[in-house]
Amino acid sequence: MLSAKMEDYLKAIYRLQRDGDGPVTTSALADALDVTSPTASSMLDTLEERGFVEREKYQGTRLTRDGETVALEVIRHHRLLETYLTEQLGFDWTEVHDEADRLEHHISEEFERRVAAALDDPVVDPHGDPIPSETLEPLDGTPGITLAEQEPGDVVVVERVSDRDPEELSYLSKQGITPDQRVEVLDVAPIGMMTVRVDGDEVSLPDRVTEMIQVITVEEAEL
Amino acid sequence: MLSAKMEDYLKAIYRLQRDGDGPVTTSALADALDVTSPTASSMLDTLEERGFVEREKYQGTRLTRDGETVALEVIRHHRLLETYLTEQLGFDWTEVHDEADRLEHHISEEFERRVAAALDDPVVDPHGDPIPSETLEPLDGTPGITLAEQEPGDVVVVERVSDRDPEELSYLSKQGITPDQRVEVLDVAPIGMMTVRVDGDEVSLPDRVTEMIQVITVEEAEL
DNA sequence: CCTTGGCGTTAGTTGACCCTAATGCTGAGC
DNA sequence: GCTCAGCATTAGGGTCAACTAACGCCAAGG
Repeated sequence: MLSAKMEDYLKAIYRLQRDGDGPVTTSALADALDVTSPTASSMLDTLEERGFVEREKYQGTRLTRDGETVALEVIRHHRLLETYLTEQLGFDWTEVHDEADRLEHHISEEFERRVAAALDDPVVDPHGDPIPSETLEPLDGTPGITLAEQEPGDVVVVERVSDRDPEELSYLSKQGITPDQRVEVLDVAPIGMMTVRVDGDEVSLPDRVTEMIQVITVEEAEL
Repeated sequence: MLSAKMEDYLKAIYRLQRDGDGPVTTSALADALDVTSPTASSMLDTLEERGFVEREKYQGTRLTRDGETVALEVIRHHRLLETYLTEQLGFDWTEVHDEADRLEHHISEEFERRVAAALDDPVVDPHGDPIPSETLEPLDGTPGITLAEQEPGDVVVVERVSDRDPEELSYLSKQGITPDQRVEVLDVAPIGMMTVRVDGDEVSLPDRVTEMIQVITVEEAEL
């Protein structure tokens, strides 16, 4: 009734809507899914017909409530799978993304329930991303504070690490930057680079990366 | 590179080749996959081009070695998944077939290895069907002895129960007819019906069903 | 206010997988 | 050895999800 491709489109629209603000442009969506704009445009026609998105010509696309529910269902599958693969099958949490991306479209409700039960109904996945509830309530959309916004002297705890780029994810993991890790900001260079102390070691990170790390402040620097 | 559909065709050809003997007819394949003969015929053209099957016009189709290897890979995935779902996720072994049928096409080699390891490299699935090895050696093709061939007084142990029809499977499971179960043949009626004792209870089964149950003889009736 | 570059959409094509209708082969019985 | 039923194949067409090429909208700068 709803193809794997359509689910991918709805999931991508959901993410883009959260990240940027306002309606999602066709080209941004096409980029995210690695298809051409006409392809995305025509799929959006179909999704609109079926009531999953609303569009205004030349202005952009927004999910309807139904579309959001489908996206949340797929994201729930994805994050439960990532958690399961990591915790029960011994995968490294930096490599589960692709596997989950394929399987998320093919598991039954029964499978979802049993996996959730085996994990004791987790509320976050191994990256620190929240797992939508079984009832698919909308997730809190507030953006959260990133490491990029911190000043020297601030001490924070890592809450989430974005799972967009597996390369970066793996690198950060090797540097010890994982959910629940304590991080102290040492220096912020004017060239878009930050130096932090993690687990005794000093690590330098570019803005592109620190923006992907969501944190909770533990101590503010004294002014 | 090889679509889920193509894998389904190769798996079905493999089964039909094992069950019947000689090359597989287009209509038998079409029946098994619930498509029309022309659809099957044209897919067979494609599979022949790619070297997975050999055909002789109007005579039938046989798997090549490559085709057999693909079929065994898919069957390995299927049976590992059935075993895993049953043993680690608490599914009933009568209901895992459909889930495995979808997931078998979408798991990675890494996933396959980890599932096999988690199960301690099993050699049979919960139905008693053999699981192809990681190296995908051809399986022993000898048909095995079925419950249908037994005489009153024979005592056997159930080795495999075919997983074709989930309804029958569930019924048999409820009657206690599962792998490793001891079964005593009480009576064979001329109307294609057999009565057996299982776990103290008497159960009557039609030929259609007893032919699906493979057994190992424990005691022969005295003549 | 008009042009132009960038983005969005429309039109037309392709490949995978399905269908129905029409045609071709083959073997069993007369 | 011919006919005909039954199965296989060919022909033609539909849908889905992708593409390229062509065209339409719109806002920013001259």
